[in-house]
Amino acid sequence: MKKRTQAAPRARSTYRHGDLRRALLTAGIELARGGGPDAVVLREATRRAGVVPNAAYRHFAGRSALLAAVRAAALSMLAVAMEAELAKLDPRRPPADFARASLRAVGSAYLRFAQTETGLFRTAFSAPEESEITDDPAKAGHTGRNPFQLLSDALDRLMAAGLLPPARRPDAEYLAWSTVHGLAMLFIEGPLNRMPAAQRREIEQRLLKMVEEGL
Amino acid sequence: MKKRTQAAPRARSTYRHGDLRRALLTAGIELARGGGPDAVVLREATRRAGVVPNAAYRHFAGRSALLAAVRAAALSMLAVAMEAELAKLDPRRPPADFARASLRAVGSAYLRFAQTETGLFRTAFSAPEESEITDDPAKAGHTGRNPFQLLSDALDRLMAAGLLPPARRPDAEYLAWSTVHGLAMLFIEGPLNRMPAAQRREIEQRLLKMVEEGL
DNA sequence: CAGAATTGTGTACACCGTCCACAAGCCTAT
DNA sequence: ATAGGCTTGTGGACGGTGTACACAATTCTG
Repeated sequence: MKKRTQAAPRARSTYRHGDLRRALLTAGIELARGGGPDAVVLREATRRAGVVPNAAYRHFAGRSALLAAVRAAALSMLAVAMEAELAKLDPRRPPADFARASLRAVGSAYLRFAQTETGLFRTAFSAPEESEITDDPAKAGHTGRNPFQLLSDALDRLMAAGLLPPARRPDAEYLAWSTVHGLAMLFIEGPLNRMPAAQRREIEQRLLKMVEEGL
Repeated sequence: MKKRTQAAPRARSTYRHGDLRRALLTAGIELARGGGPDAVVLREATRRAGVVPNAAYRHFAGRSALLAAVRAAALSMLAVAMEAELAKLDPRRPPADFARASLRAVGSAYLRFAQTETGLFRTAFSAPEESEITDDPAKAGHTGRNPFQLLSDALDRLMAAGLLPPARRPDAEYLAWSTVHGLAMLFIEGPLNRMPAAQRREIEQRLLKMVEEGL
C-alpha cells in the first residue's frame, strides 16, 4: 500500500515554475517532517511541486544536495525554537540565575524539538558525507546564531557568572550537547520511545541538573 | 578471523545452498559494517551469497527482517566488546573501585565500539518500526546479557558499593546511556567527527567522570 | 530583434524491494 | 521403492528510485 498525499499539484499555466527551488525545499521539509531523512525523496518533491523529476537538477546537484538544504533548514528551525525559549527569560535576573536558566532553556528546547518535530530533528542530525562545520547562515535562527553557537553562548554566560570554572570551559559544549543529544535519541528512536511523557520530563530534569552540576 | 567472501561468489554445485540464512546474515553484517543500515541491501546480500534475489524471502520476510537480524547481531557484538572490557578488571579489588571501574569499562567499550565499528554501531541503533525491548538472546553477548543489561549491572554494583544513593538508582541507566550515546553520535556523525583522537580521549574521560559523579 | 542562457520536458538506464508462478531436490508415508 | 508433498532456489515482472543525455520552451541580453 502506497501513500497518496496530493496537496493540490495545481497545474501551472506558465512554462516556468517561478520559484521551484523554494517549492522543492518546502516539499522536502514536509517529507522530512513526516519521515525523517530517508523520506526526502527527490521524485516525490518534484511531484509535489508539479514538475517533472529532472527539473530538480536545475536547482540541486542531486538528492543529497536537496537533503543538505533540508538539513540546514531543520537546524535553523531548531535554532529558532531555542531562541524562543531563551526569549522567555528575563535578562535582568541575577546573572547566575540567568546563566543557569539559559543553559536550561537551550537544553529544554532541544529536547522538546526532538520530540515534537521528530522527523526534522532526525534529519538535522543525519550524517552527511563529510560533516560541514560551516557557518552557513541557513542553519541559524533569527539572531544569526546556530544551535551550537546558542549553546556556547549559554556556557559563556555560565562562566561569566562564576558558575563554571574557566578551566572547564573549553569543550564544555561537547559534554553538554552529548548528554542532551543522547537523551533525545533514546527518546525518539531508542528504547525510551514508549516512555510516558511524565516520566520523560522527570528524566529530562535530572539530566539537565546533572549537566549543570557536573560540567 | 574474518573471511573474505567478497570477490568470490563461488558458484555452488548443489541446488541447495545449505546455509543460506547464515550466509545472508553475514553478508548483511559485512554490508552494515561498511555503510551503516542503509547499506544493508537485500539484493547485494543475495549476490554475495551466490543466489538469486528472491531466495532471501525463504529466510527473511523482507529487507527489514534481514536488517533486524543484522541489528541484533550488531548489538550482540557490542555486548561482547563490553564483556571483554569488563573481563580485564580484577573482581578482587575493593568493591567501590570495582564498581566504578565497571561503569567506566562499559562506557569505554561503548565509545570504542562506536568509533571502531561505526557502521555496525549505527546499524545497532537505527530506528526499527517499533522499538522492541525484547530479551532476544541474539542481542546478547557471551554472558547472555545485552548491552543495556550490562550497564544496569554496573549501576547495581555502584549502588551496592554505596557510591550511588538508592534514591537515584531508578532510571539511572537512562542518564548514563544518554550521555555516552550522545557523545558517540557526535563523534561519528556529528560535528566532532574530525576531532583528533587525543582530544576525543580527553573529552571521553571528562564525560565519564561527569557521569560517575553526577548520577 | 536575434542569439544565448536558463529552466523545464522526454526518454532511458541501472538499481532497488517484492510478488507470482514454477522447478529442483529432499523427506516421508505408504 | 516410490509417489506425493514440502522446502528451497529460479525466472520473470512490476513499480519505485536516482540520475544522465538530448531537446524544447521561455526569458534575458547585446
